[in-house]
Amino acid sequence: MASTFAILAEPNRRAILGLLAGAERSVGELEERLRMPQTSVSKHLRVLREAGFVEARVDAQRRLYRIRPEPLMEVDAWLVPFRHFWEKRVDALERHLDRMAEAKKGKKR
Amino acid sequence: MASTFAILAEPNRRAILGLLAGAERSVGELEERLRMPQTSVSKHLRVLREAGFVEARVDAQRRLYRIRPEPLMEVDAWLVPFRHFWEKRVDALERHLDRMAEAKKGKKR
DNA sequence: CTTGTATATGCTTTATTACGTATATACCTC
DNA sequence: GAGGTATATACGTAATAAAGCATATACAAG
Repeated sequence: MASTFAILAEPNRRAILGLLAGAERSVGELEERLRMPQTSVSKHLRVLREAGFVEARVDAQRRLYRIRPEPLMEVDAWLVPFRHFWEKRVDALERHLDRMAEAKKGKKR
Repeated sequence: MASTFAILAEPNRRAILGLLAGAERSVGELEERLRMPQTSVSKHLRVLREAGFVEARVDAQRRLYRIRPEPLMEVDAWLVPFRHFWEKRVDALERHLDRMAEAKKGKKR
């Protein structure tokens, strides 16, 4: 039942996700870049996989892991009620971008 | 040395922050709304306070707690490298704006 | 200054979890 | 199929942290 946040509490797991943010990577690559034992990497990947943060695809003996965004989107959504504490003028920018997107739709017809 | 995420891993603490997102509240109010023992609320508040998530102001015997945004901003910042996984809309808009800028340059010549 | 109210802290127990070590599985090459 | 490479799992141990209960501090009201 470990929550999204409990899973992100582990620094090595965040490091793994950080590496996967840029590109799909094999267990061996993660092991090497993070300088941590392979069993440890595999165990963290299992936790991340079971919680939906990553998925693997098989390439011969290797497993190539990549990000699944859903749980991170949850975190993003959880932050919503707090954003007004720091996003004063970004709101204005977003409204501006939304207006432009609308204008684009209008012109297309 | 508990990280920002480790602190958010505790569900009761997230609940406290959720309540404080809307308004400043006393310990008693939190205790009542969350239906948890006062000592528990106080202990979680201590953790949140020491990590900079909240601050208290004194009102007679009561302490009124409120959000401090900094640690949550960190979380928001941590998400940045992952946002492109789900924020297609903004990406598409940006590409569109780039194309329009290019087209304009072309026409000018 | 005594009593009640509001909040904080200390101690003990229990549960969770990360890590190391050893081992298992799977696939590839010869 | 033997040996090597890549990854996963099982088990034991140690560290961490949440919860319960008791108690302490601080202010207020009479």
